[in-house]
Order: sequence, then C-alpha cells, then structure tokens
Amino acid sequence: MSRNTSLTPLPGACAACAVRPFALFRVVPQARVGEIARVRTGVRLVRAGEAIRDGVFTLYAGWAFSWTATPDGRRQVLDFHLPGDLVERTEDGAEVEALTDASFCILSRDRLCDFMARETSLALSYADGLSRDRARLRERLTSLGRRDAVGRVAHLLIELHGRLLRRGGGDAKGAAVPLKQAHIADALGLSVEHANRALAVLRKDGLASLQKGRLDILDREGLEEVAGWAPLPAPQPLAPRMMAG
Amino acid sequence: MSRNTSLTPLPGACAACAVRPFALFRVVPQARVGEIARVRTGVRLVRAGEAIRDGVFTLYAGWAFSWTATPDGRRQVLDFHLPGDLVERTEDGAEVEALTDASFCILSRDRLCDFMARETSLALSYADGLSRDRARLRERLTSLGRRDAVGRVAHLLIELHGRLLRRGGGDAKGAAVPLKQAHIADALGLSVEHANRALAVLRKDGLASLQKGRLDILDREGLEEVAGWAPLPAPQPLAPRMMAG
DNA sequence: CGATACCTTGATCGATCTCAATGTCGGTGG
DNA sequence: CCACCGACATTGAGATCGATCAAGGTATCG
Repeated sequence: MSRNTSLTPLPGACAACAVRPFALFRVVPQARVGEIARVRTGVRLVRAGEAIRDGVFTLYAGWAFSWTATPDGRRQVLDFHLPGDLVERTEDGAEVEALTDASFCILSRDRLCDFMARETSLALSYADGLSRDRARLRERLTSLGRRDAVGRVAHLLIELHGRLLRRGGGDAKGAAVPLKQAHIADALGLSVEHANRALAVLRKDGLASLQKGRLDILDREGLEEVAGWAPLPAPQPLAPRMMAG
Repeated sequence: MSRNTSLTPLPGACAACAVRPFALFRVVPQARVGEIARVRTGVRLVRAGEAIRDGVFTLYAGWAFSWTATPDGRRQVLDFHLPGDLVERTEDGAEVEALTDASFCILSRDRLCDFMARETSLALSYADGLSRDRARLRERLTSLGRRDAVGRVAHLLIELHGRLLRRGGGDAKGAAVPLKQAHIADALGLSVEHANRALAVLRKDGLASLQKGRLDILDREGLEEVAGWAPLPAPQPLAPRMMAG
C-alpha cells in the first residue's frame, strides 16, 4: 500500500473542478455542469513514466507529454501537457506519457461529440484548443528551424513559464517545472549534453535556471533577448526578399 | 490588360466547386449549398509572391504558404497551403503569401461561426482541418528535430505528394510542385545551398527529382526509406459526416 | 544582350553530435 | 553508518553535418 498512495489528487466533482477555468469545459455554465459527468467515463492516476493509452482525457494534476519514436530509435517530444489540457491520443503512432505522477478525467469520444453537437460553444472551445496546439507547434517549429540551442531552450522556458502563469502556477520569478534535461533535448532536437550546455549558459549569464524541478526566471528581458522573442514587429525593409514570381 | 489576365481560374458557384470535396464545406449537402454563399464575402486573385491579408479564406487554385520572420531577418515557412485548404491568418505575426498565382474565396469569420453554430458537422469539419494541420506540424517538427537534411527533404516530398494525390493532382509517378528550393530550405530549417545538395542526392540516387515545378517520384520505396517514413493510417476525424438533409 | 531569378558547386568554418568520463545525490541493503 | 547503486547532471575532445562565403552556371525576359 505504501506505494499505492500518492500526493497527487484525483479529480473530484466537476462543479468544483480547479482546472475547469482553463479546460475544454470552461464554457459550460455552472447550471449545466452535470452534463459533463456523462462525458467523463472515469478518472485515473498514473505514475511518472507510465504510458497513457486512454483516447481522450483532460489532465487534472501533473504533467504529461506526447512523443513519437524516430526510425533510428530516438524520440521526438511533440508537446508538453499541463493541468487543464485536453489530450487526444492520435492514431499516428504518437504516444502519451506521464512526465510526473498525474491524474486525469477520461472522456468518451462519442459522448463528447454529442455534447459538442448540442453545445456549439463547446465545439468552439475544442477548436480553440486545437488552434492553440497549432500555434505552439508553429513556435516550436520556428525554434528548431531557425534558433540555436541556447535560443531554443530560452524560448521553451519562456513558453512554459507563460503557460503556467496563465493557469495560476508560479509567479513572475519562476515556477515548478519538473522537466529533465532529456525532455528538453528531445523536444528541441538536441542531444542531452548540448541541452545541458545551453542551460549552463543561461544560468551563467544570469538569465534563467532550471534545477531540481524549479524554473527561476532571473532576467526576463535578457531571456527574451536570447530567445529571439520579438515583442515588437521587427523592421522589415531589409529582410531578404523572397522570390517574386 | 495583358498582365492582368491570368490562366488561374477564379472560384465560381459553390454548387459546382471543384475543390469542395476536399474543403471545409465538403460536409454541406448539395441541397444546402446556397447557404455557403452567405459565408463567402468575395473572391480574389493574387500573383505569386503577393501577401494575402484576408483573415479566413479557402484556397481555390494555386499554392500559398504561411511563414514567420525570425529576429535575425530570416524566415521560417510554417506550412504550405494547397487548393481546398482553409487558411486563417492568425494574429501572431505569421504571414500568408501566394506561392504561385492563386485564387481563393474570402470568408466572413462571423458568418462562418454562425453557420458552424447551426451545423455541428461543419464545426467538426473545421476541427478536423485543425487536427490535420496539427498532425502535419508534428511530422515536420519530428523532421527538424531528428532527421538529417536528405531525410527532411524526402519526407516533405512524400508528404506533398500524398496531399496532392488525395485531391486528385498528379499520380503515383509524380505531380506538379511549384516549390523553389528556397521554400524547401525555409520550411526545413536548411540553407538554400544545403537544400540543393539534398535534392541532388535524391536525384543522383534515383529516388526523386524536383525540377522546373515538377516532382517525380522515381523510387517510392527507397524514398520512404531515407525519409524514415512510417506509413500512417488516415487520421480519424472526430466525426465529420455529411450533414443530414 | 544584359538583367534577373534561380540553381549548382567548392572551400572553409562552426555549432552540435558522439563518445567517454566524472560528479552528485538520494535511496537501499548490509 | 557505510558502501553501493541508479538516475541524472556535467565536462572534455574529437568527429560531422550543415552554414556561410564565394563563384559560376542556366534560363527567361524585356
């Protein structure tokens, strides 16, 4: 039994759900929260490192990530999932794995569809989630395509910090971030050793520090600088013009 | 006027639309095609290289692509858009540009929302499109993260070939692909020179050839081999059926 | 013809990978 | 308490892939 207990809370009643304000069902008015229960087919608790095979679920506590294996046996992390995120296991060979001990609500795909059919706002909330996923992937793609290792790591840290802040985790100074260096490397297309060196640079330069599950933002502005974060639209006249025809 | 004429056709009546079977409105039954007209606010023809500033549109003829500028003035191509694709200009600084001469139907975001609110299957079709975008971005992310230059190019060529085949363009032997090497480089995080060398390898090895706007698949199996291609099952849409009635 | 856009090739440089140790820390069994 | 172990982080040195720089080459078009 000692090993079956966990400090990770299980999801409880939807009406009091702490992550609903950030989740798919945020659009459901309090009066109709009962209908959510018919979509939820169960709750589950998994240990860090366990694969999650349920098709559709809302992460309630803990982190998870989606990844895919490359033909040469390495892996690419596709996205990190935070509490409140709707996660779908797709059929394309990508896997979902708990990054920490985690709990979540399993949803019925069919009943979710029915609910969305009755509630347009819910369908739009679903689409909104997909849109955000897409935006995040575009950012990451830009990182892998055009940023160096330090820039990629800085960018990822800023992104995660923002996502956590938005759901009330951490503060401007930092947040709990349980990533190992291997997760960062696999997400950013780097070797673990190089991810380590990039983090060391950020630390040495007093920009950010990720250690023992804690992210500290030491110099937000400097961090954005090395991330190539464009707060203002950059002047474009000199940008290399693409082919015109 | 010689320069204002174009061989690129403008979209005509929705009822006879050639790309509708692959587009957002594929779920609208013939009997209700008239309702689409109220969503369409106009049609437009643009030249290759022109920026497209309309917020939401369905590409009818020609190719386009979305891209974003990096702080150092280079650019990252985020996605290529083919006839039938629904394209949204997002607020995040990404731009959309016509890759060839192109025409499209401009949609009203508000009226599209109304239509989706009335017709769940349309909302699901919209979500399905977002899902596919996401799947494509995940594939590309894996490419940039874990494949070498030749693998990335091979993978992109296979992807484009598949997308074209699905909408009736080209055949197993190849298809019209108007990409310049600079597009490929900017999409895959490579320099133009290296993209060129990767294409040269594929050509020399008799796997594929991209020249003068034409993609030839010379050895599909070998191409998949170097791409590290895992044949994926068709994405399972959440539920896009034809609208009843 | 000259200009422009695009493609191709070669040489050098550099960021990142790979391989190989070493370090640290928490736990665990003796 | 100590010795050991496994998981993770760190560091160094050499090898590589792809970027960059620098020319040419080709085709199209006015």
